[in-house]
Amino acid sequence: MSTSQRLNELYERLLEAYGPLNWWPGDSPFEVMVGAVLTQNTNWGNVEKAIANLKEAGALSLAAMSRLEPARLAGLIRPAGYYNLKAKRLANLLAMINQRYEGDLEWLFASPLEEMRRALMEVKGVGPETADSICLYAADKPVFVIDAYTFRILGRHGLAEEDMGYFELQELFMDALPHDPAMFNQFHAMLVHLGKDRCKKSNPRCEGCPAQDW
DNA sequence: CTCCAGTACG
DNA sequence: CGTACCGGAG
Repeated sequence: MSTSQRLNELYERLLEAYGPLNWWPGDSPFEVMVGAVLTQNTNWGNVEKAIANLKEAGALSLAAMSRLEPARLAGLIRPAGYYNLKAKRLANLLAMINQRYEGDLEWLFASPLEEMRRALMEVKGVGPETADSICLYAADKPVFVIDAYTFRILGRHGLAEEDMGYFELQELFMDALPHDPAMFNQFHAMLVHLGKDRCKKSNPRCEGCPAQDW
């Protein structure tokens, strides 16, 4: 079976097992974008606490967050860990949008995928996964997000080599699947769910896994 | 490869 | 207690 066929089969299996997941949690595109930075190497539960703090402080908008003192922002996002680093990364991101897009999120999100992606990647602290997460989940653009779960799951099933990079793995998916944001969203969401639920780093639960014998 | 750094869970 | 967490930069 070809790689493309295998990926499509995995999608069908996961959809059968999990159904529609309706990702990414967030009340607004701005909140989704902020969440993408805060969740870098961090448990989502901790990110939710940080976002709750930002909401309470009325800081969950581009204009409001841009006006915060760095130390104040860091204090609010403390529960997400790496708070000094992430406060700086958020500030870098907001500065880019304020400068290049005149503080207009709609403008950034309405620009073509490749342009938006490049603009995000130029921000210090925004790498490929964070940029793609923002493009897909905040701006609804057709790009497949690769993460540690995807590497682990595909590695364990012989579809990803040890030395494979982010873009190589992304190509695998983008070449095999229709470029549909809703489908990419659902697929990645299910991979994350599978990674948490079954394909854990240690003690994976393979019995009864939707991807068993895949 | 190391640092960043708080939280939850076994 | 150790491990892991929807990574990225130096």
